[in-house]
Amino acid sequence: MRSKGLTSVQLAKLAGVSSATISRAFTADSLIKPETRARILALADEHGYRPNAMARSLNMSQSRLVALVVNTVANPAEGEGLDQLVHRLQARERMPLLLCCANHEDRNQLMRIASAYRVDHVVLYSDAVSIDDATDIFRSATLVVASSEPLEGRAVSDVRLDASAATRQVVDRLVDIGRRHFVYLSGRSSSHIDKQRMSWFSEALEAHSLAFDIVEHGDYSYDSGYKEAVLLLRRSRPDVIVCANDLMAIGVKDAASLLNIRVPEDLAIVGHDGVALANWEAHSITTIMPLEGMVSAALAEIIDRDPSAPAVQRVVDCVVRWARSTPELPR
Amino acid sequence: MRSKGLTSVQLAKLAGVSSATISRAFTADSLIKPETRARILALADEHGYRPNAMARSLNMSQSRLVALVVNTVANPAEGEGLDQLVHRLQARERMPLLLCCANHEDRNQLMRIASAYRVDHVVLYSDAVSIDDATDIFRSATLVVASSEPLEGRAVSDVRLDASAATRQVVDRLVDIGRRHFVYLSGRSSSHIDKQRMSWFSEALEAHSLAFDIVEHGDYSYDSGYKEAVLLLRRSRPDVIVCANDLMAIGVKDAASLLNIRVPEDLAIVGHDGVALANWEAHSITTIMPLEGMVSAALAEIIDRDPSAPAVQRVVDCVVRWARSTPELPR
DNA sequence: CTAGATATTGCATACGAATGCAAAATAGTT
DNA sequence: AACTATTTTGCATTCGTATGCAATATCTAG
Repeated sequence: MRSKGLTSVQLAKLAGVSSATISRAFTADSLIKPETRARILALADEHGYRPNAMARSLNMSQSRLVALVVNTVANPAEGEGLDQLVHRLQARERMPLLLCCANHEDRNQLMRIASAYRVDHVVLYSDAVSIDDATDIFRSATLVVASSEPLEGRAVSDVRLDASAATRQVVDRLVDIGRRHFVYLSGRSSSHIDKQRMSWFSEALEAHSLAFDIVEHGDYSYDSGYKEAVLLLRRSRPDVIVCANDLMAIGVKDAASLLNIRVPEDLAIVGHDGVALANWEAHSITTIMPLEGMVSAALAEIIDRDPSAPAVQRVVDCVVRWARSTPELPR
Repeated sequence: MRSKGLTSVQLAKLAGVSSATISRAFTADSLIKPETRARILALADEHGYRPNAMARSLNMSQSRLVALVVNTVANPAEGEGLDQLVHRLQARERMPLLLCCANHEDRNQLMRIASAYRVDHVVLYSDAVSIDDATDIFRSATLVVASSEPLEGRAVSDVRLDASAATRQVVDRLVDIGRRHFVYLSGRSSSHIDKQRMSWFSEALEAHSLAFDIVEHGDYSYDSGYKEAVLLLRRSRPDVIVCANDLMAIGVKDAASLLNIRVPEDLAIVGHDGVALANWEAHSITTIMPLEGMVSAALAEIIDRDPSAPAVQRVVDCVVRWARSTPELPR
């Protein structure tokens, strides 16, 4: 029959009460007789009634919508993190609006459309969007930044990765076992997180009075890792390649295998992000990553806070997930 | 300063017109003097005004929201398809609401929350949710099904895969070159798509008076493919393993390599879905898949139709993406 | 310059739910 | 029973935009 959705007034009529009472039945800690509420909720359930979130949002200026701004969900690095976050939001009865920026010529236009829905929060999970643009467009929403663009005093809540210790740990071990020729393969050198990762590595190298031999540029894709590595390994022989993400690291490993370069004996490979597939048998890439779910936990927690509370900045430390793309410690 | 978002009335005051005129400036083909519209749009842009989508939706009973019901976005099989679809929706100024069901104990509850936002369309991209439940919960929305649950006369728009021809093509070639011992590795045997895939394969085998030697059960994950294959290959020697998805196929390939079974010489492996990583150098899995983007194109097209138009059913034929996990044709 | 046709605009109301305030119902007290 | 204290409910308004209808402005032609 597809009844086009009851309204509170119609349900009120059925229940023999006023629409105000219906509303109160659906509002926690409101002044309503428990039996009345029970009766209404039962009736609502029977008729499939749910308060119209549009009307409710309009009235309360609170939508319970969260805009998730990501590059793409096709990529496991974003997908895995996003999935965690979505689950956490859903558990709190928040609805995620998904904005995929990657193949969209005008990201700001996309954000403008989303802002019309008066989202309560915006999670910037992408380096491809500027914090200032987002702040400007989502004026009335609370911005939570999980990209790596420097905050520079902006009063914005944010979750930031710190991989300096983890990176040092990796470099120390590799230098210990005699590696000296490091290459860094960047994803998009304009990206903040990429810059950070590179600079953490150079700092770690500097502690040993070393530096990168070479820096190559990929585009975060498996194919680019593969291609760049083939070119590079045909003309030189680094003993470590550090990649801006795991996908490129996997590409590098496959290229090495094509060229009969042994991993990790001749070449150690290190990735970033800790995507599940980096840990698959066939890949087994050592990677630098936040502890499982830490970022999304922090984000969800921030979103749960009182929106009027001052912005908070969290730092999530990265850990190393050792795998077979780097040599074991000699005993 | 974070002006909390202008309203049409406030902007009207600034522009020296009534709020009705503001509204008309933002409505295509409405009766308004072009210069007035231009003036208002400029002013709106200057002040960052956008019509409140909540109010608009409430008034028009049309939200331009589309609920995307998926299992998870962590998995490339879903992520890649979803990404395509999201881009197509965004290009049409539709906003996707993301519902991830996988780790959510009560999927229906999730859908109920989403339905409160009066989404215009629901795309069921997941086998984990029943069509009837979804129809029941999203009463006033148009359901578009991309799962494989049988429609059985339900008046619902739907995009359905047909892999029978592609599957026959694969089986014919493998039988031609002498393969006789086929194993099917299912993901979740209760899933409709899994059943279909298996039955397409048995039909293709029957044409040669063959049948599956064995059916094993995984859970769609790389690890389950790996584990099941190790167990299986230690006790028997099939020459073809067909997997319900690519991830398990990759796991199977890695297991084979662990056990020194040559792929494709001793064992051919076939996957399903056509995820990008199945085509990576290290994996190179032959896979049965819809033509790139076909499913999301069909979905987007359906969503674009007049909602009062009768439901349509589309069939998307699958193709084979040959790779190195199956032998070349002998010349 | 004016009547009539047409192009623009404003007014008033509707969409569905939340909530302050007042009215009604109930409980508690003497 | 009468009256107060308290709980529960209803009334009326509000949120911001869209739109039918009426009012006004602009244009055309005579």
